[in-house]
Amino acid sequence: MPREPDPSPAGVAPPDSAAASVVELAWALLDAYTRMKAASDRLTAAEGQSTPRLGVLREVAVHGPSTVAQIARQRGVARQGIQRLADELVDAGLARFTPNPAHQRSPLLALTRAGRDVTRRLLARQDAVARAIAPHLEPTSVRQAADVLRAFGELVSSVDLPGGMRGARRRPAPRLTGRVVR
Amino acid sequence: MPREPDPSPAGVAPPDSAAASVVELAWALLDAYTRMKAASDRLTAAEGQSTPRLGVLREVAVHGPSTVAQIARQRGVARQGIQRLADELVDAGLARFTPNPAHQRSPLLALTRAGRDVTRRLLARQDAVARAIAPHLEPTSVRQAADVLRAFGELVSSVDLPGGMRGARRRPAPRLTGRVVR
DNA sequence: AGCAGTATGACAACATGTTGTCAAGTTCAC
DNA sequence: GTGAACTTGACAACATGTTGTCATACTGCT
Repeated sequence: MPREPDPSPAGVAPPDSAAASVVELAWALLDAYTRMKAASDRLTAAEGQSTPRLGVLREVAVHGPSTVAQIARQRGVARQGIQRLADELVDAGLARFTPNPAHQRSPLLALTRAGRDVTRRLLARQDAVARAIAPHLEPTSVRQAADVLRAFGELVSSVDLPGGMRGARRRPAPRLTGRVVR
Repeated sequence: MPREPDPSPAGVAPPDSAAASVVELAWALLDAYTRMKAASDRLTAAEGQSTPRLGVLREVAVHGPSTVAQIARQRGVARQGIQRLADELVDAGLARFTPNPAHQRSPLLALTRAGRDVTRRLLARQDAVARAIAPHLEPTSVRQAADVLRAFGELVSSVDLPGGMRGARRRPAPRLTGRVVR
């Protein structure tokens, strides 16, 4: 949030401009996510739905009838949460479970007619927002930013600082072999 | 639907290519946020804390003793959630409420010695991650990406599509007057 | 001074994510 | 085939965010 490197609020270590820019990115990322989430909540609420529900609806609309576990894997979240959302969508008449020939215990979640309709309307609303925003951003910069975010995400996932700062054990620094992202 | 004529005078990109890059950014943003959140959860768990708790600890460490409402405003979240986190931090002995001369009902949350120590360790861990990541990213690109994220966040916040896509009422479309962000 | 409006904390209800556990279905090595 | 290992859904507990409501403290206008 403060774009200022802020000379170690708790007396950490000397400034590092490259690291500072990464921290700056992290704060910008958090803020942008929060705003995007809020906008998505507003958008979906206009159709009586929610952002997480739209995630499931869209997944099924795009990839076809899927099991709860498949959807969860695709989204990178725990399957228990998807199960709950799927049950709610079924209760709301937007989806139904259909027999899965490939797995007796794991039925396929498919959209009903109502589910397809609401999904189409929600995606249209999303598209409208993207079109409203797009003219104010340089497409090249946007694509570059997306590239940086992807690289940042992978780096952050691969860094796994040793848990034991309290133990004397000091591991050999995070090993990151990727190229520098420009 | 978008009042945007989207000038695509033969030769330029297809009508919604710019919008497509925005959608791409949105997905990259969601993914990067999810990964960063997971990394932060791991990092804070190593000190027996959590990402939301660190948010409060850092806020108080950086800005000094603050009321719950001040912290919530600063973070842009509901004060009820901060209240709960603050109570937990007090229970854990990391913070305490001190009388607020300016407001009888709204005490100041201040760090205890233990709170300062754990905050310092957590920020040091964050810094270590930033330093591990930084060499793999171009600082200029990172700063540009942060700029794009800030612009995206503000645009997304200011767009407020009319609730009634099916209602006859048609509002004058989102008014966005900002410059194009390069 | 007094009163209306706002800010704040407390409490409740809920949405959505997580982890953990368990039983039953599926897969794979042997 | 068979049995071990993995997958899956169901259920529970919890963390963290939200909104809503209420009583009280503070603020500002007249």
